[in-house]
Amino acid sequence: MDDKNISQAVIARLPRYYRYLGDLKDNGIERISSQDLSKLMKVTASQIRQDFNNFCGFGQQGYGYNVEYLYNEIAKILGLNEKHNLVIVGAGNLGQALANYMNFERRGFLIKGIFDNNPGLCGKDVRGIGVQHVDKLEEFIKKNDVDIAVLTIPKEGAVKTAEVLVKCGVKAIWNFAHVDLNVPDNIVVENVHLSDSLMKLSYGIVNKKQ
Amino acid sequence: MDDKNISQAVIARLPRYYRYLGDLKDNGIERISSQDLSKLMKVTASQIRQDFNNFCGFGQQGYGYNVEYLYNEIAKILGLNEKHNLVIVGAGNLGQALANYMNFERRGFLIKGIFDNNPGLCGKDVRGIGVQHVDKLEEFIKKNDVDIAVLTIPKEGAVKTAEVLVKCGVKAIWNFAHVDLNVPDNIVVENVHLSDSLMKLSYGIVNKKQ
DNA sequence: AACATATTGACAATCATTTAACAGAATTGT
DNA sequence: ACAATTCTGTTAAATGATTGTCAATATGTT
Repeated sequence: MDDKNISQAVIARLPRYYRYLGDLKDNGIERISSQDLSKLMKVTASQIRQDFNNFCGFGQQGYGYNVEYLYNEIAKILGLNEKHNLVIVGAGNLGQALANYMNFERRGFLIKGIFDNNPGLCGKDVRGIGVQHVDKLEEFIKKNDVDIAVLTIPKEGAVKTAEVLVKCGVKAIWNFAHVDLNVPDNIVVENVHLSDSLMKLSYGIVNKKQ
Repeated sequence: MDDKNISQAVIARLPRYYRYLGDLKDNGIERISSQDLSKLMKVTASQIRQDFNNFCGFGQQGYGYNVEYLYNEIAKILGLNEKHNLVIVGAGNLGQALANYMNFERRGFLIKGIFDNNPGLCGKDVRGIGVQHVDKLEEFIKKNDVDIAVLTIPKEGAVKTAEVLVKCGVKAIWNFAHVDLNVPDNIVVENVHLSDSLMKLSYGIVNKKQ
């Protein structure tokens, strides 16, 4: 992997490319040009070519890009060819909703355990997985080779819990708590701040061009 | 409102400022300089000043920014001083989780109705709100002055449903379906593509600096 | 009241991203 | 087999975002 420093803007666009290429593949399309893809996705063809070239040229002059090949290459770049074990920390509504959402499993994100600090929830079954008490988190993570923790607890305990997770050895935290975590540089944090998103939407309504 | 064109990058940062200012306010802090805020939030002081200046100068030389005033001004910019009525379309796990999450209501986002096309779910009670069949969506939206629809249905029906919602007169769609909606320019769409987020996280793990 | 200090707003400089342009390679059609 | 066409990869230009600097202005101190 020539792992220079690819800009975050490019990385953030890859999942969308991946989605469109998957659709094309499912429709039996074998090849596509940057121009046609640009029309489909409503971005410039130049950006598409520029983006893919960060990963040393998947296309061919006069032909375009092979859909299936490109699809698979992007999967590799995104690490979707590897399996990831994950635990959900926080078995509230959101935690349970994520656990019940099957599609992540199909992409290789395997839910190994669900944890909560509320004894009332422990033992409850969520899609065949029993909710355990957070006391057992550390042992479980080590034993089950977990690399991703999904943090779906209220913001009050999130920073502390994140620190525990890091100590247990997780490599990445998918953070749904509405707070900035404080973890070492080598830990990957991906934030999903739903209320931020809703506020942006609200801004859009109020400041509509019309 | 001098409503020039403020960059999306700035808007995207406002909710985070708002969160930090709220915390400061709750801790009884009355004023803060861009420098102190920069240390707290780990962004440059220059960016903070630049950002706030898009909205014509909330600060004062030699003093800094008044926390409460700034907090309230950002709320206004984000439209949080206005109430928004919303409906949730899709009463699956995610739809129910969002309905159960009280905090949005505190910010003025009032859940007026929940809809699903599955007759089996209709009548089910979610936090005091009965799930209705989508047939009743149009009438309900008009009668209840709904301006935001939360779209939590599988991607297959999402594009069609979004078109219906637009016809019914919603101003904005908070889209959790994993597909790009096709709506007129004056309709605000805020996407929350959870699998995209998870893929970015996966990229981070695989291409870790370490 | 005068001086030292703090701190913004504005502008300039740097850095990053996006778009445009085009040479050159592969494909297609005749 | 040759010419016309289609496209990419690459380089250059344009645009946009972030950071650094500093004069101007307020506050705080003596």
